[in-house]
Amino acid sequence: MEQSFYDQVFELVRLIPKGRVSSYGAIARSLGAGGSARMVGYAMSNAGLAHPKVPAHRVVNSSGLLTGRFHFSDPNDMERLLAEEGVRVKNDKVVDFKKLMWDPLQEL
DNA sequence: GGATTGACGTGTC
DNA sequence: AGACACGCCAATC
Repeated sequence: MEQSFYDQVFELVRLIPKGRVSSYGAIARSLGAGGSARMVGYAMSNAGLAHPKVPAHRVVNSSGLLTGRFHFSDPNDMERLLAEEGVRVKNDKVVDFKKLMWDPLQEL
């Protein structure tokens, strides 16, 4: 079975190290999707239904804003999980996002 | 199979 | 600096 774009996104998101965050666009580019950043977020909708839990809370938009927190079981979970991993969230934004930005193309 | 959608990104006003 | 608009691209209806 050919894995859909979603599956590729799931795997890549799962590779995000703890205490680190990534952006939809970066993930999309890592998959060679380029401008399909929206698909990444779209895939995340299934992330909650994915078998192994996908750390979707580590994925934010290019601004480091927790855009998808409302899609979680509980919106507070997202920033809470991030805080647990050492990621400071201020006003729904990841602090020092640029420093915590984990780009597979760069890190790998 | 065309139309709609969507957890984005970048540019412009 | 904040708000608005358009573009991308794949999955779903």
